Amino acid sequence: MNSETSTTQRGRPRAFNEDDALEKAMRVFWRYGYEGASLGALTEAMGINKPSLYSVFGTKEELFRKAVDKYLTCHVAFVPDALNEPTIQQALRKLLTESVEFLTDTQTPLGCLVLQGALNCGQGHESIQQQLIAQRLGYENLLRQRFELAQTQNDLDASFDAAVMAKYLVTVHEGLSVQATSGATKEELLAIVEIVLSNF
Amino acid sequence: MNSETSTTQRGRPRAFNEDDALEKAMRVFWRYGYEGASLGALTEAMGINKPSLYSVFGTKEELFRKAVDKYLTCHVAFVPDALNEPTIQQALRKLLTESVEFLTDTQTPLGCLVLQGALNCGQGHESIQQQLIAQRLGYENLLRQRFELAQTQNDLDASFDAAVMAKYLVTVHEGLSVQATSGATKEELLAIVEIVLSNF
DNA sequence: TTAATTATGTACCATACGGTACAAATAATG
DNA sequence: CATTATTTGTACCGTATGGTACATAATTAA
Repeated sequence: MNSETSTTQRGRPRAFNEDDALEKAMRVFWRYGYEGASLGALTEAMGINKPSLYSVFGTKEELFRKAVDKYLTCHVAFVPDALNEPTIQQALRKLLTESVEFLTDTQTPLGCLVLQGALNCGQGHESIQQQLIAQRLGYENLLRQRFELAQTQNDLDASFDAAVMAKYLVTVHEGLSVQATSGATKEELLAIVEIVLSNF
Repeated sequence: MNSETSTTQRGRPRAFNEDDALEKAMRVFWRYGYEGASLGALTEAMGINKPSLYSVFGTKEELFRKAVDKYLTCHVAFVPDALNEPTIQQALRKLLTESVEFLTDTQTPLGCLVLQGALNCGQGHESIQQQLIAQRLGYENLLRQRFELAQTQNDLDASFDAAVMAKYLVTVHEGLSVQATSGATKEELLAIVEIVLSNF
C-alpha cells in the first residue's frame, strides 16, 4: 500500500529532480507569462525534454497550475505572515515593505506571477485568467478579514470601510507589481509605500 | 505637388476607410495585447485581408504603433484636459473619476491599451514594451509638472514631494486598470478613487 | 538471463503565426 | 481600346507552437 513512498521503483530512474524542475518552470512562467513561456523555453530551463515534461507534469496548463501552487507556498508565504502582526500599522508596513523587496528582488523575476501570468493572454486561456483573478480576490478577502479583526480590537475605527480599503490595497499592490516590471527601483516603490501607509 | 491631396488617383480605389480600420485594429490590440492580437483577428476585425493591411499600415509592429497613437489622441485626450483644472483637488478628481469611467466603459475594451498592450509579451518585442513604458513615464512627468505648478501657486505645500506623488498616482492608475480588466465595477473603483483623493 | 517497467531522446504531427508572391480586378490616362 | 497604376483575394512560405509516436536505455523482479 505504500507503493508511492517506496524507495525502490521498477523502471529506469528519473534523471532530474521534480521539485527543482518545477521551480525552474515557475520562474519561466513568472518572467514571460503563461503564453509567453514556450515549451521550448520551459524544457530548456528545466533541463528535460518534452516527453519527460508531459509524463511528470501533464500539459502546459497543468504545469502552470502546479507552478502557481509552488509560487504561492514557497515565494509569497510572507503575505499571511505579515498580516499576523499585532497592529494594522505593523501588519501593513511589514506586508508592503516585504512586498516591494519581493517584487524588485534581482534573484527572481520582477513583479508577481499571479498578476503578470495571464494579464493579456489571447483567446483560449480564459480559465487560467479566471484562476489568477480568483487568487487575487482571495488576497483581497484576506485583507478585509484582517481589517475587520482590527475593528473588533478597536485598532481600526468602526467607520472604517474594510471592503473598500482591502480593494484599495490590492489595487496599489498590483500597481506596484506593474511598476516593478517597468523598471521602478526598490527605493521609489518604498517611497510610495510610505504614502499608502499614511492612509491608515 | 498636391498629388497626396488630389481627389483622383490612378489605380483601383481602396475599398475600406483607413481611419475606421485603424480604430478596429486598435480595439483588438486593446483587448488582447500586442502578441495576443493575431493578424487573423486583426484583419477580420478591420474587414480587410493581409496584403491590404501590409500595404497601408506596414508590419504588425508598425500597425501597433499607429494604433497606440490613435489611442492617445482619440481616447485618452481627457487626461491633459483634466490636469488643466485650476486646483489640484479639482484636477485629480476629474482625472481619476474620468479614468475610472474610461477603464470600465463597456463600449470599449476594459483597462488601458498602454498598460495591457505589452505587459507580459515573450522575447523579441522588447522595443514595444519599452515604448509603452516610456509612454507611462511621460504620464508620470505630466503629473509631476502639474504638482510643481501647484506648488508655485501655493495650491500645494512646498514640502510636497511632487516626484513621489506623481509615481504614486501612476501606480494607483495602473492598479485601477488591472482591476478593471479583472472584473471590478465602476462603483468599486470610484470608492478607491475617493481614498486616493484624501491624500491631497 | 529474461521479462517487465519506467524514463529518455529523436523525430515527427497538425496547427497557427507573421509575412509575401502573384494574378485578377478596378480605376485613371493616353 | 490599350496602357499604366493601385488594390484585392487567394494561395502559399518558413518558422514556431503545443503535443505525441516510437525506438532505445536503464533499472527491478522473476
